[in-house]
Amino acid sequence: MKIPEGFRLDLARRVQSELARKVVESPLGEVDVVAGVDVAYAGDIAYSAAVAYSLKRGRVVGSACSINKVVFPYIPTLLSFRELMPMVRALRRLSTQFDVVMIDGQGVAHPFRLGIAAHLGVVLGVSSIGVAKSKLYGEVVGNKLVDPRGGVIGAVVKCKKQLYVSVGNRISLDEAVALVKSLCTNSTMPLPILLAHNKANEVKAKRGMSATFDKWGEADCSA
DNA sequence: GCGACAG
DNA sequence: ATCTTGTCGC
Ligand SMILES: [Mg+2]
Repeated sequence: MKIPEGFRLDLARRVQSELARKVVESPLGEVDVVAGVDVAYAGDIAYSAAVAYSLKRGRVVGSACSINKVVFPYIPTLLSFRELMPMVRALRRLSTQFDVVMIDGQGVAHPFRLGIAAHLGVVLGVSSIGVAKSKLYGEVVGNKLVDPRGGVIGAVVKCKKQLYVSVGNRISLDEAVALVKSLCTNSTMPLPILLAHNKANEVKAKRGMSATFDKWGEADCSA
């Protein structure tokens, strides 16, 4: 996958900077349903899945998926241009409502303060948390991620392995960290993301490389 | 120019 | 992320 012709990095940065101003970092309050989203790939096809997990009921209460054409390569700091649409489409197919969504990637711990979790949160107007397996930006100071330009932009959380947690949108860092810790599993990622990760791979395995895409590059995941 | 570099 | 089988350990 090559960078689309006409792509302007300066415009992309402008969009990121503008949307970053819309990020809200404040307490969310009580949380019941936590959604998780992730994407798997096979060639230039992206298989995304969203899973909703209820903390009160202690079980999965919903799930959905979407199949999309990949339209952008993986480039650090520009992950949204590759995975955001597949994630949004999987989430919109979730009939279940959720209080917050955990995403495999950075929240505001991004050079332009708009990692994919923050981007999705602002675009959909929902609460979101960024949970990454490795660091993209920031300096680790104790168990915090600090922006060289000033301010705390995330936290280092120890589940099975080290995780970098950052606010996506409409939640506090403390709440985000507490939520991730409460959902840590025997695997690297917290339960909602792990379930979404597995479902995305199941969809890829079951569907293989066959799909009919509409003019927006999406194919049926249910049929 | 060099080092860093989510998935 | 993906490419890839068996093998070691609980
Ligand atoms: Mg992922």
